[in-house]
Amino acid sequence: MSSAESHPLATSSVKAETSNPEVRTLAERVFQQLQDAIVRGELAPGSKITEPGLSKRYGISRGPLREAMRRLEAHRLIERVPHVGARVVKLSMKELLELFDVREALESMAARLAAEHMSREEIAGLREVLAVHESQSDLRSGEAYYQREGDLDFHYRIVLGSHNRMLMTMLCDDLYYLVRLYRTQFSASGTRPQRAFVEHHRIVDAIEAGDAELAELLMRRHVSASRSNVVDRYAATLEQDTQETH
Amino acid sequence: MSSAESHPLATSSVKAETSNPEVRTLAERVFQQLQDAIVRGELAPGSKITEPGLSKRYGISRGPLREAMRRLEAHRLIERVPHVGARVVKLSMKELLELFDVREALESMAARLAAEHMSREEIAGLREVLAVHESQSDLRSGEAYYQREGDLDFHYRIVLGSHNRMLMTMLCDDLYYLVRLYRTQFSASGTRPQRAFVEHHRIVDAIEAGDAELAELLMRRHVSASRSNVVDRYAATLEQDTQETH
DNA sequence: CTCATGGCAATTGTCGACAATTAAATGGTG
DNA sequence: CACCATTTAATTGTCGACAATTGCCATGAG
Repeated sequence: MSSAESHPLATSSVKAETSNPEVRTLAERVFQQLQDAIVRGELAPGSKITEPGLSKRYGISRGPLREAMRRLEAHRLIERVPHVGARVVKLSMKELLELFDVREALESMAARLAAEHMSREEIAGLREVLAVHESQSDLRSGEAYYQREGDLDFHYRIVLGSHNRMLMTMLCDDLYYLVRLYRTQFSASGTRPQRAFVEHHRIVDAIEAGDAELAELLMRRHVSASRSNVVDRYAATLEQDTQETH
Repeated sequence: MSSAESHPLATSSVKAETSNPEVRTLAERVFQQLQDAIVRGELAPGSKITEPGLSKRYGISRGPLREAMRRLEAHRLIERVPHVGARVVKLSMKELLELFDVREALESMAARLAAEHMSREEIAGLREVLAVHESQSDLRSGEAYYQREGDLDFHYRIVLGSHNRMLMTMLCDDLYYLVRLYRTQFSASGTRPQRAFVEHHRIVDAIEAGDAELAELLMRRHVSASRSNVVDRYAATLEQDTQETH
């Protein structure tokens, strides 16, 4: 379950996987479909989802559907109340900041372990991701979508480089979907790209040098800076709102 | 879901909750029962569990049972293979060390946040736990069970003190059950108690002083030392085994 | 007009039965 | 005797129906 090579996000290949024959069970398929629909924003955050509705929409019975929903609940993508119903999670600012704190803790650890365990090939692949990342940024500095997916791909590979399966599951299978959900929910277009590029490069340098402590520190700062950026933008939004109400 | 006040471990009250009327749904009940059975070792690690078997044993149909199993899978307490079956998770040494790395990352963050956010009452409660912890240690320094539960209770309260719900869920709802499972699986009797006591006190001191950085550092060392201790004991076990085979 | 109460519709929880897949048992063959 | 194919039993996956609980809405009393 949730093995390293089954991650659908690898190398920015994010698709629906609607009828992948490799996925054998109905519950598994509908789980992935729902996960994708939520992350893409097709199912609005906070909206209520009913079992008969989804059952009809996806053409399956409620049995496998409920299992899929239980998995979504465990991944924190929906919230359920017994005998009442389920609704798509809606990240508040508080929860978003909590998410950043957890990311800071886990990803800095991942960077440390990556510096200790990553192979030459993995590091080469990481540099390649950075190169693609930059070229895309040159071409379409305004288009944030690919950029952001590329950013997540970078973080993704470092987590894989930690060679810690538990870390991989927590970050790649759980948190990164929440991160993507946040990006659609807050329509957070990619910002501070140049600075992020530089930080990414520094982190790879540290990993390549095998400097675990430095890699950890840099990743910690990188995530922390990203968090600060979100806070600033949010504060600016609030200020703008108060001006509009005048 | 999984709110802070619903945690069954609070203040060392670890019981079965077999027929708690507050838990309304069958799936919920059997989930908790199974979780408890696995953590206590009643369901042996690595043993296969079949749906008809459990269905008969707990007197429920396979519907809710499967949902409970899906939740157990998400909590990493069982491993499932489609069309094949499920078995209780069996922690290898590698996975145990992975668990420690994740704990180090998350709990050090928790300590940092606890130093920033814990209230006076929470800190007082924390000191109380330490006092109980020590008195028990005086009385029965050999009996490791209560001691260990007390240790987990200490860590538990610090996580709650972080006031970060995501952290709480990850640590208290997921990882700590794995920690308890490991303790039964490896029959890890409490070790290095004195040193742990001192470390616990230092951490509380840092939290009370509001020194977030120090609290984080101390917690990180504390978990790291615990990890090293496990590694040493494991190495000793291996050495002993090789001697026995001569 | 407001609020309480009772019934009603819809949704969730649970169950037993059937279909599909897997792993083991059995028997045949080189 | 070993090896492979086929059958067979058991388990998992899926479905539709029934029971239980919830929230809504209408009706009526104050």
